[in-house]
Amino acid sequence: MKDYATLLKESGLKATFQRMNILESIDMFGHMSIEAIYEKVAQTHPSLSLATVYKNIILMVENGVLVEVPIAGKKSKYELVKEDHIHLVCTECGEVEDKPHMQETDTLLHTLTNNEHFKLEKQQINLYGVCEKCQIEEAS
Amino acid sequence: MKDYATLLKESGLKATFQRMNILESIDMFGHMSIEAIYEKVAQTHPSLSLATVYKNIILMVENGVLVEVPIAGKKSKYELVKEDHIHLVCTECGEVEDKPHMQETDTLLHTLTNNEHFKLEKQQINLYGVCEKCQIEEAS
DNA sequence: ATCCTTGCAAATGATTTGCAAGAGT
DNA sequence: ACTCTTGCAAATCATTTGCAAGGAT
Repeated sequence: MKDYATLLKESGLKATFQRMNILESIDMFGHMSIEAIYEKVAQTHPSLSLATVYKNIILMVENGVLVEVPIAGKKSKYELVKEDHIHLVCTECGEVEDKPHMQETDTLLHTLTNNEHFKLEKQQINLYGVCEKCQIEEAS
Repeated sequence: MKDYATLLKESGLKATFQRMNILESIDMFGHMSIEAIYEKVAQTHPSLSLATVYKNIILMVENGVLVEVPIAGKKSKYELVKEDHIHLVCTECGEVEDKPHMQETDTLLHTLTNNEHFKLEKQQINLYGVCEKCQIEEAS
């Protein structure tokens, strides 16, 4: 388990109980909406305010701790900053799964943007479809 | 210029003045937020209601005429359904530019999802960075 | 001790809804 | 004619803000 306190301090943020719990939840679930984070953390910290979650998510995105993952037709989810990867978004159950980014794709995208004189900062690849679990449930 | 009336009817929707104007605006600008669509169309159709724009965007997304393009840190934009392509999203000016999708990338993504037993329906690749125009403005 | 963060409640902003009148087929 | 769509206003939902009290360094 990662040391969220250190992560926060290195990013210039105080290590509050609320923030560490938010990070722990996101780390555990991979990707979470703001509401889901609130509900999860409030279980162990009932006085938590939804406004605090909003403030902290915004702050942690600004400080490079979290990344927003916008999803068509749904509210954004948030994940910890990590290596580039691909999102498999299930249109049935809403789950998001990470897949390692392929070297070839990465190279192609960099070549493309260089040719466009576009200063590439961040890439987000979302693949929408039906996950294995939901396919099996549909078939039955 | 495309025949928006036919496009709508083929998609099972009535060809109202409002809908055709919305499609024309989006086609002209490439990608637009709901507010921007409203402001643009209201110029030539001042009685237009924002609620009508909302209702129609939702309907046209459901009926496969439009696609939602969710963007990190901003509100979603909408575009006409077209071939798969890549979005270059400028983090300075907010403009979105389309780039043709590369065959190699497409093949890689299909292979990846097949291996995962993921039934791929739609792909969205967003590259965030600074467009050429904004780089030039920054330098000066 | 100082400054930042929290929780609350209120304010704002975005989106959705119900319904009577109007438009499309 | 019939049904779907529009525009309006109200309702709902999501997000942001101000501020006094509490917490982190």
